Amino acid sequence: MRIGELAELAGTTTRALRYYEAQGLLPARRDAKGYRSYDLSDLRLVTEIRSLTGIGFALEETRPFVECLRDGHPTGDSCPASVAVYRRKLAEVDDLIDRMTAVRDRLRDQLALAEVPFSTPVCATSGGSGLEDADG
Amino acid sequence: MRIGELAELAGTTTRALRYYEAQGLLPARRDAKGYRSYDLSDLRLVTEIRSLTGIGFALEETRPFVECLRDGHPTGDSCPASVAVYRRKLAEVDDLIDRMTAVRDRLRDQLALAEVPFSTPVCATSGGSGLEDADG
DNA sequence: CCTTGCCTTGACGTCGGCGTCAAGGTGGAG
DNA sequence: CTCCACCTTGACGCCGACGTCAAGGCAAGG
Repeated sequence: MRIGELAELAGTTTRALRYYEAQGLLPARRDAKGYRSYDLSDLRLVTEIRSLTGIGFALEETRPFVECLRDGHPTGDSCPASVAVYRRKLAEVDDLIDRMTAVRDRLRDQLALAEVPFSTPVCATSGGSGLEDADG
Repeated sequence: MRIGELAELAGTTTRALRYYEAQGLLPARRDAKGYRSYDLSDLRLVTEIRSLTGIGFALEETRPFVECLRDGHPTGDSCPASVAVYRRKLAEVDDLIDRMTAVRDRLRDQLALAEVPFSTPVCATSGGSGLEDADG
């Protein structure tokens, strides 16, 4: 198949596919007319790339998975390098979740504090919550 | 004070402060020499900007907080527009946490599945764990 | 023959939040 | 007078993953 068809099957664009090729992730044969020529194994590569980038992997991080597939392994994560990326990524995501959770908690608190004055705009809750002079 | 001092007090750079000014977030007076001149209320603005961007707010999203402070309110979130941003941001963060959690769970599963073949490379665990032929 | 549609390469644009360099002004210390 | 540190404006660089436009080739259909 040609690049347009592959792009449509993979749910992406021809530009993205050429970009993957430029990054060395998706090598392409050429037909007599000089057009890029792909088969189903290439669709498989693109699917792997897309599903990984779709959950937050950088393109570079998909490389071990793609090379694993190109080496004939049944899945992209059948190789140690891929598993290593899994582990790094899992640690990153865990950390990110922790930080986002902390942010969420702070946002909830701040939101609760900031909403009160609008529901009771007249009565000040007596002077001194400990926030008036935070810096120095 | 001048821009270098403000930058140091706020823990940032002169370049960042000029950028904030260019975005209309941090207006600056000028002294006789044409130098930007700031006071403690400006430090307050920069502190507000930094604490918000530090937890993931885009610069544009800090605008209501900064304008709220400049309008003489005691805190950046004393205004309805700021509270509205809080709410939007909280929803975004909640959603982000959900998605990241889903990603984490998928990563854990995939990692568990991918690690097994390396821990038992020789003895197949009797034919049929459901992974040998996942696709087609 | 002309249009249409697919393909090619090349190259610049996008977004955010600055970093970094260039070229020059200003005032104080030695 | 020179050096130094601070300031000014202007403008290009960066990162990632492409979008978009330009200019052109190749084949099929009316």
